[in-house]
Amino acid sequence: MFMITHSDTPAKKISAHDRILLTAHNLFYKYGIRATGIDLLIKEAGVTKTTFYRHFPSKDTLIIAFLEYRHQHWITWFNRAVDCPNDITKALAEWFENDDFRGCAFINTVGEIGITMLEATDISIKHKQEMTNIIHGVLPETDDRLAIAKAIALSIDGAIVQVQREKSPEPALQALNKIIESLLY
Amino acid sequence: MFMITHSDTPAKKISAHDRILLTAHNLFYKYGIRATGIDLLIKEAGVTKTTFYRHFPSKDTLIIAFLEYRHQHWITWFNRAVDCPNDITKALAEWFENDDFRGCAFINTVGEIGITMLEATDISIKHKQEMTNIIHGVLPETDDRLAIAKAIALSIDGAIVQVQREKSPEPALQALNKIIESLLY
DNA sequence: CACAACGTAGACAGCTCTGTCTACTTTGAG
DNA sequence: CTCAAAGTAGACAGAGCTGTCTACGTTGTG
Repeated sequence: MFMITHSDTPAKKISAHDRILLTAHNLFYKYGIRATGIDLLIKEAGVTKTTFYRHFPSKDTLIIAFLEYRHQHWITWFNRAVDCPNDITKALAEWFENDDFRGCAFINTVGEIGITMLEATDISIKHKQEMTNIIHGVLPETDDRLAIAKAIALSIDGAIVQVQREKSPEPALQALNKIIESLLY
Repeated sequence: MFMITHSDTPAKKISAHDRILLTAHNLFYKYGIRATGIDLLIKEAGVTKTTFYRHFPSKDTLIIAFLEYRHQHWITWFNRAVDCPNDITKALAEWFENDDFRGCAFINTVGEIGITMLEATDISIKHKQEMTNIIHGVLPETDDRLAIAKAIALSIDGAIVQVQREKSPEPALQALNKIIESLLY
């Protein structure tokens, strides 16, 4: 299950730092980075500007923290969800059907600010590399195992952006399944 | 060859309308839509604000015009470049190697403003549909011809975003080739 | 020639953006 | 208890954003 539920009645236990990070995650992921202003962000997180800038000296710092957090969260989930090749589309189907699904945070971020914030691109490359590693780990041990893992990873990116456009996950999942089966058998 | 060369010494023949549109295309595609302000745009296009708003009553109008223009331009190029399945990666290789390559304008736009500007998503869906049609038209007439076309289209999206991240086109092209060959043979 | 369309030039309004600053309060650990 | 860290509250600066407005000049076509 793929949820980040900083509920709107935030448990007091959550520190200001974490409330900022979770709120940033939700807003950046949903609306984009440039579209999310600091004023809205702190209002939603329930902190003041002083507190915000104490924890994150600039918006860029927060963007990096957002990406690192998302990376860790997503990879942990994917790693747990995938144990064999068949799990790949199953796991993705679960993700795609989530109401909050808005594509891949890394693809979106590279598209939005990749040219002005090179570090964002670096994190995205790392993220996809780790995703590829996980896929590689569950493939049968053939000669072209690595090439197949890379091809599947590439197709997953394609499926993600297609579902993001068209909302309905089924066509993309069918196409992805066809590709994976063609590659494996 | 995939170039849009509104040169910096714009031939006087080009109308203000077209200079605005070409400049918008270059800036939107390179830096993103929200990152591109009207003041910079009109300066680069060499027109005044009055002229700009006479031709495009709002920035949103210009965004739509940009997407329609890009769509027409890209599809025309792709249609001419692709005559058989082998042409697909050849054509894409040519595009990816272009210095101005910054991914797919439609993927980027959906990621950036898809949730706030539904018309942008509509145009993007139409764009990918037409790309899929072209692919479909050059495939051998098998039973699963349409499914293969859709799978290739999905993989192309994956290749585009990968090259956008990693700059070097070769790995994505290799993966794409492997997928296409697995699907066809 | 007349007139509409197209163009230049630039001030301005109203808003939002990131980031800084002052002044005061709460809280937790040594 | 003490003191530093973390918090509240909100004004403010300086910039950029989209879009409007007035006033005037050019040009091509019926």
